[in-house]
Amino acid sequence: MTVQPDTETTPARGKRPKQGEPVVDRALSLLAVFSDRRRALTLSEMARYAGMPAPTALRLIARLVAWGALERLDDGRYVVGVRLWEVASLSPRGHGVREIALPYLEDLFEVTRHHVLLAVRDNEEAVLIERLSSKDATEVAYRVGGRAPLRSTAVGLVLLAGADQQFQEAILRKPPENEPGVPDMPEGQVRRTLSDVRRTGIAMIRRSLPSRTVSVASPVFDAQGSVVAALSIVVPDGSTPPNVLAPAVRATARAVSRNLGHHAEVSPDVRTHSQG
Amino acid sequence: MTVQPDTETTPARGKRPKQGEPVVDRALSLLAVFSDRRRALTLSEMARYAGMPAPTALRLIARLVAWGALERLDDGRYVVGVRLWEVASLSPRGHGVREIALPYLEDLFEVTRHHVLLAVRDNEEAVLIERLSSKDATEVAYRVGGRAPLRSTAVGLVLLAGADQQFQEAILRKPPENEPGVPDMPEGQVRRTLSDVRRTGIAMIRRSLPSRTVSVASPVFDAQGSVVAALSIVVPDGSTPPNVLAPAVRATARAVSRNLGHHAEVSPDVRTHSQG
DNA sequence: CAATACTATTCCAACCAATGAAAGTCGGCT
DNA sequence: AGCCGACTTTCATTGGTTGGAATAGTATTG
Repeated sequence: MTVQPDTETTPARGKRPKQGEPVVDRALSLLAVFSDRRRALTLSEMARYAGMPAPTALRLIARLVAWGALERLDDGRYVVGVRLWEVASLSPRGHGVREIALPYLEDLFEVTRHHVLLAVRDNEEAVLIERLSSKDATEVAYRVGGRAPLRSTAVGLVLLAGADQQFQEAILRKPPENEPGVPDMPEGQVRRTLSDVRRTGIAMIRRSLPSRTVSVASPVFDAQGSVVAALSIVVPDGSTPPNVLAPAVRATARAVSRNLGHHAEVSPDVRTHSQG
Repeated sequence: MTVQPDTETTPARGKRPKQGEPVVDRALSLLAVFSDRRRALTLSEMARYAGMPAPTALRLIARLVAWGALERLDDGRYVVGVRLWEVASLSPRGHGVREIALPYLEDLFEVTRHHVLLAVRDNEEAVLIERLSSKDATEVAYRVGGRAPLRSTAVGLVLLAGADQQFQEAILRKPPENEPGVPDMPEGQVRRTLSDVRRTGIAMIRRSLPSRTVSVASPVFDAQGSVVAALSIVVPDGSTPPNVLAPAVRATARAVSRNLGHHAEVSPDVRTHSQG
């Protein structure tokens, strides 16, 4: 044997090749490995996806489980825990708006019996906060907790139109992402559309791909007059005409806004008259 | 001057009195400071409630904000972020059951126009996963994301009745907590009630305090036959008689169970016959 | 307007919690 | 029995973490 027996002492313990990421970030990255498709994961899967050695993952996961951010199933796999959900339910832009909006969404849903959506903007995407759907009714669209592009969805356009100018420009500068099923608009048309949305309080999008549908969305304002959410209805193309839906959607959105403390002006583009 | 000038060197930097809590735990404790009443907090508030020095809190909060677990408002305060809500929406026992149950809850709500609740058990309490309420209708009860006691609520009794024997005993051994507005039952009566709940699939509770209401709850089973949630309806006392509500609640709960892959047996307490 | 009180942020040297290779354990499969 | 994969425990090393102190910013008060 060419192996050196050396001594009884452990050869090379604690020899970290090198690292350098805050522990908190690592812990959070362990939460981030979960997704719509990955709702229950084993230790080794989590370690692999999060890019860290199993022992490290185990140690961090143990803390997360102890707190309730994760739960362990009988088969040893981990899932997101109720405790995390509980804290998350305090998110003003998550459950916050939802809580206030829900009764109004229900009314709209009950009358129309079509998908009713509520979304907020997170960075460059829309996040679906709520979706009411009759169990029998129409096709699927987006999942609650899921994300949707800003430029090619009705809620996205409403949120984009309500964002600050600087952000809008940044988005518009980016090349379109060619969302399948939605005709992508050239930049100029997007600008005109956003302007229309601001003026009319309504965005409309036709998509063909998951199925032929029409979405009509309207902005929800907070007390400061900022657009905090977008409310929309999704109907099969050809069922109810959009111009019939628009007033209902707009009225519902305004009702929610009012409950958020927003005092609607006569119309945003009429204010300039008062300057004369 | 009795003060020792000593040298120019910094006197006593980095002199930690001592500590010893995992960083992850500290970060999580910063999430835990949020509550129904505290949805937006300043740095110093968070540091105070979490019991740590401001610089430490700031450093950890910075990581949480970077990831999206927290968001910073214009006024400098922090709130729970949408990203956290997004991950939490993957919680099987949180949004998971909710997603499946919602259409059925809506049906029940639409027919009755009374509060419809969905709850799961987390440790020794019930956590409210969903609540449908008409905006005009009745008084408030519990908040979505909030907690309710097991022994003195209808959903709680259902969840307790469906828990494993060992856990039930542990709860029963504890002295009752004297929930105001609910007549507290002696241990024997609780046992009988739990037995009844298992047999009939219905729990019923009258409370007087937030207002005079009757709650009727029924268990939701998963594919393995475990009770994973409780579904209930809350009506003003004296409106609809409970025995009229029970079938509707039970039917809704069974519909949800079926969608979770549960194959209902004829009746749990009849199975013994097949042994003959 | 200075003084006071508070919160937020930056700095940094000491140090302890975090680290991960290695080894041990468990369970399944051949 | 032997192999393989996932999970868990151990432990010497060390770099990320720590919090007092200093600084900057903000609101309140005399």
